[in-house]
Amino acid sequence: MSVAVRFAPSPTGLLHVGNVRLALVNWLFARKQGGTFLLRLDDTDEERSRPEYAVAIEEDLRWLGLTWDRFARESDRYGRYDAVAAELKASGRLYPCYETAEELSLKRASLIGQGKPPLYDRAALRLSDTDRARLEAEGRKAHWRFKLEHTAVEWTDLVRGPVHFEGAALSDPVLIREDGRPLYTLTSVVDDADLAITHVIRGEDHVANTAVQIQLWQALGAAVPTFAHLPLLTDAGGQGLSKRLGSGSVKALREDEGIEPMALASLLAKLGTSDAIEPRLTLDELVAEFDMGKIARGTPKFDEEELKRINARVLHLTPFDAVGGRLEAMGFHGADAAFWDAVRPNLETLADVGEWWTVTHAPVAPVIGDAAFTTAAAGLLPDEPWDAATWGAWTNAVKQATGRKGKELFLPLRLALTGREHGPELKNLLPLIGRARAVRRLSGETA
RNA sequence: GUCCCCAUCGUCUAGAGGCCUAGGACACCGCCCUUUCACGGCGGCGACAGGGGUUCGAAUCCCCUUGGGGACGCCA
Repeated sequence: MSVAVRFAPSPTGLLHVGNVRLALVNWLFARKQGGTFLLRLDDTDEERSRPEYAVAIEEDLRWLGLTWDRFARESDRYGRYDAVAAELKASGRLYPCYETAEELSLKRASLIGQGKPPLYDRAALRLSDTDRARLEAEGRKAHWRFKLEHTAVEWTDLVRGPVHFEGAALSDPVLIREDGRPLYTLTSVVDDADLAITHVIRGEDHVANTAVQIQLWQALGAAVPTFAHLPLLTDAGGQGLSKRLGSGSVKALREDEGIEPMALASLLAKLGTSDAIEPRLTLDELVAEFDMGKIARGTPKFDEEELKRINARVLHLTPFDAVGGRLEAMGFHGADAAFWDAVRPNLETLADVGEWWTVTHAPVAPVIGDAAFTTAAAGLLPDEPWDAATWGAWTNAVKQATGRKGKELFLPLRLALTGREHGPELKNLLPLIGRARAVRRLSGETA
């Protein structure tokens, strides 16, 4: 049986790094195993699901390069869930309940107050036919719960090892709402079964769900998949990531922070594993290095500063061929390998290219400390053509003529030539600036 | 409140009873390279949460404490 995994976000918000890490791990696992990756939109929460979030999720995944082999949308499959619910009712595993949300919440509060776990008491199971008829006559609509078997549920988790749950410690889950719509516990299992998902890789917030859902798979007569529950990420302060809104979104990292897709993928593929967190330029490398067994059980911290550092290193390693098209699209017409190789060691984000493009291709106001010195230096500039050796020859001549050396020699030249204290190596930048601009800047002109 | 998981350098982790005076990566610090900065190379600093056991011997096994994360929804 070939491996099939799925990433099943609900389009109720933007993807954050925790979500996308699960998407990545599923994708890497599928590629490593030669299996398929399904993108499934779990959009049965009609109140909170939004089409624009579905679009945003697809954009985020494409940006990362996590292409999907199959696609499904739960809201297309209501008929199928109804049919399964009917089967479950017929077999007696689904039973009608009439408590209101308020009543249930009171029951829960009361149980917790008594120091007991807030399990559903199955009161509805004791309703007689006349009780139900009376409730229906009052206008009450039933919601339906799945009757769990009070036996042990066990599975071998790819991350957590052997897991054991007592059925009696779990609440019978509501599968069908009062308005007739199916809930996650049902839809997810039906889809995983129908779409032949072999490995369910999700966050550890789902471990208890897995225990009840295994009984559902069994009740449906479907093959129970293999599970892997990954620890959830926390932020740098140790707080759960899912509680954060906005700033942690992948969209914000991409659009506002200038994060490269491979920087994010490199960090998320390695964080919480025994591998060193190092930049990788292709997903193929991450696939080759991927191993579920390397994922540790502790909750790792996601630090945006660390992401930024990796982002810089990814840029430093990126060859011109991989960015030429993007530079062109960003408006840096004519940016070539010489330019890219000169500036990339100084980039933190790709947008930083703009600063050095200005230095080499647009007017810059020079910073002149000692005009006599820079004017003298200008007079020693050799004729073009210039290459990487020009800088050395020229500064040597300036050194001979003025007696200056070290910082005294180089900093004034950098300030005059670029208008700033720091920047890429001048031996690479000088030929890009060109003689005409260099002469004028050394003379104090904005050029 | 109940249940589950986790606990090693600042961070991510290796470690499955003697191989550990605890290894690696990132960060940090220093040196080198570049006759500035950054990039790069080399080196250094730096941890077994606490307390009880078990054992000839414990980071490794057991118990307790403490700390952290998660679950307990007519959300997913």
